[in-house]
Order: sequence, then structure tokens, then C-alpha cells
Amino acid sequence: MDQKNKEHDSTCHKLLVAAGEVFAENGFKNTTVRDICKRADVNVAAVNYHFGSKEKLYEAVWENSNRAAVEKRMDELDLARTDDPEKRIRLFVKTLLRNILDQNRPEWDFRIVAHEMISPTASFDIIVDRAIRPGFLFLKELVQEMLGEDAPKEKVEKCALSIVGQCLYYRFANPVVRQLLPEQSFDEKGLEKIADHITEFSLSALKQLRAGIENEEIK
Amino acid sequence: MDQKNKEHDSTCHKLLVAAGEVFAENGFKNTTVRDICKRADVNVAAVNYHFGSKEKLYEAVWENSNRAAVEKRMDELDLARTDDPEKRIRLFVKTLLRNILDQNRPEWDFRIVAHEMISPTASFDIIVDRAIRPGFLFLKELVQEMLGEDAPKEKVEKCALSIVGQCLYYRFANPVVRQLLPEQSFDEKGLEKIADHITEFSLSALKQLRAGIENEEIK
DNA sequence: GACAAATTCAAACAAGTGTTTTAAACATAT
DNA sequence: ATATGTTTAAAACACTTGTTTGAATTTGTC
Repeated sequence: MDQKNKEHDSTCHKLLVAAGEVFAENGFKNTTVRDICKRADVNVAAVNYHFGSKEKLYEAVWENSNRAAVEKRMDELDLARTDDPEKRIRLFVKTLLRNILDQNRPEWDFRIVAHEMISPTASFDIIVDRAIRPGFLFLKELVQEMLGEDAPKEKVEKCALSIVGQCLYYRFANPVVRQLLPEQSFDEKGLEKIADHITEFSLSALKQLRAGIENEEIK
Repeated sequence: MDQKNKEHDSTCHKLLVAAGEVFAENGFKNTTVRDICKRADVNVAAVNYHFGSKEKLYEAVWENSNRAAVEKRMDELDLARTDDPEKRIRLFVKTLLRNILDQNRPEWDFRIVAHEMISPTASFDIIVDRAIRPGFLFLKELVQEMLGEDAPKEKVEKCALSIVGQCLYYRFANPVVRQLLPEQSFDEKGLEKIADHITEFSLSALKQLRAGIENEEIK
């Protein structure tokens, strides 16, 4: 809002941090301005003074987090551009899972996406194109390599969806997973285990499918 | 709440219908009792008179909408209890997909689930236990059969999640899928294709994984 | 140090919330 | 027809919400 946004211990900065946390815990509607200000150790009027309204604070928080997240994801994908396909898939799954399940990362940005899934707004196409499609294309190339050049495009696409589907289920249906598998942890170690499983499961499938495709070709 | 629940045009029934629609559109917290009553063309006090509270109305709505769906799902699972595991998995996937993606089915009950994923209410545990866990247990048994008796419990659980994850992604992330794969259709035929793919993908993985497990045991 | 602008604060405001109240309207049985 | 229990209706209640106010305090500049 003003030039002192980024200074630590400034009221603006404290508000952004606190708002991120509280929005993440309770969502937009369930969060009260008073909650935020209490956590930020700041007067109630500060939100409207510095950001104009609760909604604009929410947008500022979202803007802040989303840009960083998208950039980070791009860097990760670039990093994974060297190895053999199998290792790249492993890396893809691991970084994707870390991105969507990392407990240190505030989760309100995901909440917005989730709301878009229920009732998409006009800006939804942009979100998909900027934040989702690049990773999907990246994965599609990997799967194509794994299945061989002759694998039909539809098969490749569905396999890619199968992989991201396994990952994102842990995010979209997180409360379900937590209740179905109460022992499953979501810390660094638990995340690693999930990533390993999804990678193993998917690679197994891809190998078997490739064998099937090549058999078909011989006939 | 009372014996006239089911009569059309009764206040109770009108409330249940209206509440379902409004809750689906806006979620629990974003829905006001006055909104519901306005749509139901009923006095504000009716909610508390007939249901006790906004929360109990919410539970009743869910109860109502879900009972039929759950019973149907149970019948489907029972039907699938005879064949060999491979065919049962195929049937499980097919019926699950049909349930969540069938275009004829009114979708506001699913949207309530989606809202619950974003910010669970108190009644969420009940929903999971009654509507989701049974199918999950059923699938776990199937996977156990496919992987062999010695497959560790955690592996079995994660594989089951991988299968339902692939299916539910098409529902939770439906707008994304539609934009990423614009050619994908969701009519009966397209649904069949998706189901076939997920089954093939999952069975391939399970077979390969079983081979791996048995190799480990030999060592 | 003095002055003006920016910021913080406690208090209040206006609107909206779920719920309760009280009485009127209705139904049903004797 | 009267009495009894059930349902509806308008209004009010108690509380929370985001926001605004106006005075107090801090900050920056000369």
C-alpha cells in the first residue's frame, strides 16, 4: 500500500504476515479483521488505514504469495530439465507435492483455486494458463518419453492426468485423507513417503503400459 | 424433524430444497438463514422452529441428499462382490466415475462436499465415515488381494488412494481438465474411456508392484 | 524545539448475523 | 363450537462483523 510495505516490524508487513496465517487457517469469510490485528499486535483500524478494506488486504496477500509460488515452480521445472525421464518424473512429483502440501507454505492461495473449481470466475482461464498448463506440458513430454514416440496423444494426456491426479487428491481431499489415514503425517518425512509411492506407482504403470503398446505394434 | 418432512410444499420440505441450493452455491458460512428462507418463501423463524439451528438444517440437508446416493453406491459395491479382483477394480472405478461425473445427477451435493474440503464443518467427520470410508475399505480389500497377503498395510492404503485420486481429480479439478483437454468429452462414451484408462493404468501399476514385492521377499 | 504530516489508538457506528419471543392463524378432535 | 396443540409471522434481541471517527501520539523536516 505504501512504500514501507516490506520493512519488517512495520505495521503493513506485520499485517500481511498475520493475515496470511489467519486466512490460511480459516478462509476469507471465517477470518475477522480483529483476529488478524490481534495476531499482528496492531490496532483494528490499521487494516482499513493501510489497505482500504479486508478484501484488498486479502488480495494483497494473495498477490504476494502467488507470484513467488509460480516463479519458484518454474525454477524447479527448469532444474529438472536435465536428467533421464524417470528421475525427472520423480522430481516432478516430489516438487509438486512439496508445493501443494508443504505445511510451511500458507495455503490461502490454494483456497482461492479451490473456490474457482467450485464456481470458476472470468479470471480462471488465466490462472490455468499461467500456473497450471506449463507444468502439465512438462509432464506430458516426460510421459511421452516414457511411453515411446508411438504412444497416442490421448493416452499420454490421460497418463499425465493420472499422475497429477494422485498428487492433487492429497490436497483437494486433504480432510478426507487425514480422517481415512490418521497415521499419515504431512511433515517432510511423510511427504517424502507419499512422493515415493506416487512415483513408484506411476513408473510401474508407465513401464507396463509401454510394454503393452510395443506388443500391440508387433501384431 | 417432523413427520411432514417429505410432503411437497410443506415448510420443512421447502426449506430443505432451498437450503441445499444456497449452501451449495455459497458454502455454510457464506449462507445466511435469511437467504434460505427468502428462497423457500418462508418466515425466518421457520429454520429454528423446524430444525433447531442453522447448523442442524445443514446436517439435515446433507443427510437427505446423501442417503440415497450412499445406498446406491452400496448396492453397486455389493454387486461387485463376486468376480475376481481385477474385474472388481474395473467395476469400482467405473461406478465411482459415473457417480461423481454423471451429468444427470444434480451437482449441488457435490459442491457441498467441495466446500467442506475447503473449510470443514463439524458434521464433516460423519460425512466421511458414512459416505466415503465404506468404499475406501472395499477398495483396500481389492488392492490387498491384488498385491498379495504380504503387502504392507501402508502400501495398500496408498495404492487405494492413488486409484480414487485419479478418479476424483476429474471431479475436483474439472474446470482445469476441461481447459487442459478441451477435446475430452464427459458423456457416457467419454466417461467409459476415462474409466478404462484409469483401470488399465492402476492394474498395470498393481501388477508391477506385486512383482516387486515378491522379488523383495525372495531376497 | 516547532510545526505539519503521518500514524496509532480507543471508542463508536451501521449493517448483518443466528436466534428468541410473543401473539396470531391454523388444524384437529371431542 | 370449543378447546388443544401445532405452525406461522413480525418484531425484537444479543452479538459479531467491517468500517469510520476524532483525538492522541509519533515521525519527519526545517
